[in-house]
Amino acid sequence: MLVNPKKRTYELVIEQIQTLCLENNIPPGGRLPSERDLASLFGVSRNSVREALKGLESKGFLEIRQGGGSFLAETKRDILGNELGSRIDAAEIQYIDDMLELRRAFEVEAASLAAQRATPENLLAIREVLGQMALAATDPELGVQADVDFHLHVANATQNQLLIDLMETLAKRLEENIRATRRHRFTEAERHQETYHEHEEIYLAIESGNRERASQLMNEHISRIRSELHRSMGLPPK
Amino acid sequence: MLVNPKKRTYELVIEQIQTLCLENNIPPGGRLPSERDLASLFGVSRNSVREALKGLESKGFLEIRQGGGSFLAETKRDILGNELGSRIDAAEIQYIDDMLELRRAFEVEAASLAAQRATPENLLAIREVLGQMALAATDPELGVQADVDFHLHVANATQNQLLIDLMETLAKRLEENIRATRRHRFTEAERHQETYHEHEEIYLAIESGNRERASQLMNEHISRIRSELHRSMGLPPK
DNA sequence: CCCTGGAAATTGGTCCTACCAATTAAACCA
DNA sequence: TGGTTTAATTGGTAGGACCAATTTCCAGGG
Repeated sequence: MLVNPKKRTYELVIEQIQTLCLENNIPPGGRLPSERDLASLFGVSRNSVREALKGLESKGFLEIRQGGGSFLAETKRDILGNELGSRIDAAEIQYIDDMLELRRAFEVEAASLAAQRATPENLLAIREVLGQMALAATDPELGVQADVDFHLHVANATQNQLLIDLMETLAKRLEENIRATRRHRFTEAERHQETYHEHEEIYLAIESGNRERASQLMNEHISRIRSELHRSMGLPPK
Repeated sequence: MLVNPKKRTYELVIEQIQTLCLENNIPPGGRLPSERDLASLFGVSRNSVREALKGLESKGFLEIRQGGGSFLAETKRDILGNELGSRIDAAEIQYIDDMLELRRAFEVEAASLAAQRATPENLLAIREVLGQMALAATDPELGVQADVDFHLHVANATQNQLLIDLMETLAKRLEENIRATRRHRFTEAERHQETYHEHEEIYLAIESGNRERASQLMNEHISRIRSELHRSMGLPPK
């Protein structure tokens, strides 16, 4: 079994709480079991449960009231990381589109900031990912991972801890989004080369410290993904 | 424990840790006393110390290594140059600054999308908030709430559920951020009028469906807050 | 003298139990 | 029936114990 021995208990508890919320279909504003119940349920100490709840609270996923209990945030149930979003039906297109808008919002700014502040280590990390991306022409899943890593490393290069944290929080959704859009992009083979080139251009802009070009290229990158998605779905471009 | 019953213990511990870092002049990357020492030093349980350290870690102020200890974060960028600012104060400013960058990222895009899609209901809600903002000249806290609500309603007007959820998730941090920046902005009275005018202009751009002007005004709004923050802190504008 | 390997001390991670404080639900009386 | 009091529930804090990772230090060998 492939386990990460470095994972802390409270991190495992966070995942179990997320699963619990989904399986029991706890609505926004709904109350979670008490800390003592969660502890005995998961077979961990109340300490670890409290650390997990504290972490979830700090991310705005739930609210803890002394004497009252822990309550899911009003609109946040969906963002608690559900895995079942891999299926793509017509209803999910809107979701993919929303995610692309969200990505445009902070990835464009991230590219700009990265061009300002990327360290040699940041640039090296991005270059390595580009290498993996080039090698991933035959392996779609490898390409998705490299794509995700590229955008995560760009976020890292901003040196903005909040933005980095947010990006990691959204990493699963980002991966999901990239996988979904790639399914539509890569019907033809040469799309691979184009996509690689887009990422390479963004990297070069960041490396040269040209923040305006970096943000513009990222903006066009997102726009291109979006228009291709719409075209392949027979939707009007927005 | 005999203390202020309003604040949680771990919050008090956070302040005491900050004070400790100042008095002992702990450098970036420097190590803090062990959890046990801090607990006995402050007269609290190790639990509370751990909660405090955990909170500081989540904000990026320090790093916790099992078996190693707790280490102050390395300053990622040159905020130094001002000897009056303490290390922790610098970290707080960094946090405020990071939040402003994050806000620029998706509030600018949100303003643009809002200009495209705002419904009459959305516009009405924003107008009402503007009214509250105008009345809040004498009540700082009321002004903060109205300011927060303004930006939340702009996000609502995007019709992008992911963006709306994200904004609500970040609402607490947004409120903290606005409160912190207003502390520096509103040393003079006429700042109130200017701030109101900025928000009003953004609203008018959204109402008229001018997405470019809306995003540009929002961008300038954030830039102005940021430059004023830096000026009041004696930092170089970026 | 260095350095290398491993034992011992240090330190964060987790668990347990107990009690305090705030909230909620139930019981009670008018 | 309605409001108040009481009890049960739940989160907050304390303190002790042990585990796991890291660091420190020292003896032994080069």
